Amino acid sequence: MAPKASPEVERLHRVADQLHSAAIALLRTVRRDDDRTGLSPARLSALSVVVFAGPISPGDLARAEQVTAPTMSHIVAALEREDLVARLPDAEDRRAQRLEATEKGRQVLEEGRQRRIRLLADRLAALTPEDQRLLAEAGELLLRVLRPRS
Amino acid sequence: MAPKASPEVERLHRVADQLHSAAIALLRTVRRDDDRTGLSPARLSALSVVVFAGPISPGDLARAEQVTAPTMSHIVAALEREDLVARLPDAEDRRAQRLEATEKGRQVLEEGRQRRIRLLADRLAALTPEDQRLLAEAGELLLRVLRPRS
DNA sequence: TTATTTAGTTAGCCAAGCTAACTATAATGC
DNA sequence: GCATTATAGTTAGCTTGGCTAACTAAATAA
Repeated sequence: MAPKASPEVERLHRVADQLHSAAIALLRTVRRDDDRTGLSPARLSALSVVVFAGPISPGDLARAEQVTAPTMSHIVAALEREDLVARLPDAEDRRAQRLEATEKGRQVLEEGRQRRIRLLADRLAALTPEDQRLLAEAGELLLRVLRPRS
Repeated sequence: MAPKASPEVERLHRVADQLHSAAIALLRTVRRDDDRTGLSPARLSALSVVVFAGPISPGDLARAEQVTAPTMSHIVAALEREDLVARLPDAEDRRAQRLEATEKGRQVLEEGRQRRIRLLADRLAALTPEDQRLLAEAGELLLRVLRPRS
């Protein structure tokens, strides 16, 4: 049995637990119409990284998505086949590639993202302006503390 | 082209966008060691619903996980094979079943959950107590506004 | 009491995940 | 320079997760 944690640690864990549940609920809510993009969750997620973090190598993309290189290799092949991303040679390393979203890729992603945002915004509309401001602040804080090393 | 949205709607969409990104970043962070549960994401997620919302029927579980009944059927079969959930007959409907987590199922899930919570709490520890309180409040608000109809 | 609906499974397919093994290029060591 | 080792990416072959279609069995409605 682990030793009893300090009250501060316990409090922090309660906060973490609540945020964790909230994040799960949030993504469950927003992904409801994702199939209208015509893309599977894995492809949609990979495409969004290419759009927002690209140009990016297949290897870095695999690490970002927490999957192995072979898995990403066939997701990228599918995205390329559907003309959603393009492969460019790496100028300095002939083994490497750079992936960039095509115009179509950006468009498909953006439409899906807008649907998600709208679904979420509809729920947030039920809150008071102060509560909405509080959530805006919370989002900022979270991004700041999660982005760096993750 | 869609008509220009009102400033309030635009603000709400910005908040939604930020929360959406934060939720994605949060779950990317916490799931890093999930493989130590020995369960795939699909099974782990289904098990967590059984633990927290059980007893539950396979059909309701499929709806909660946003997958089809056949898909859930074989996830449940796997969870049962590994003695993580048990099937009980439904007293009032002999077609139906009720799924309950076993002691082992609860334990496996709880250990994984604790790992996730710790990963997140570690990040939150970098924030001031006021910011931590703000996040606690935000988590509460979000759960309140997302739980109902989703 | 027949017809329809509902709960769940089975079959058969493709995508998504893995490890192992491969090709090709880059970097290192001598 | 040349051999070794390391790195980027793919291919092969397997399991799991997702789907639709088709089925069985029980419940409900006509």
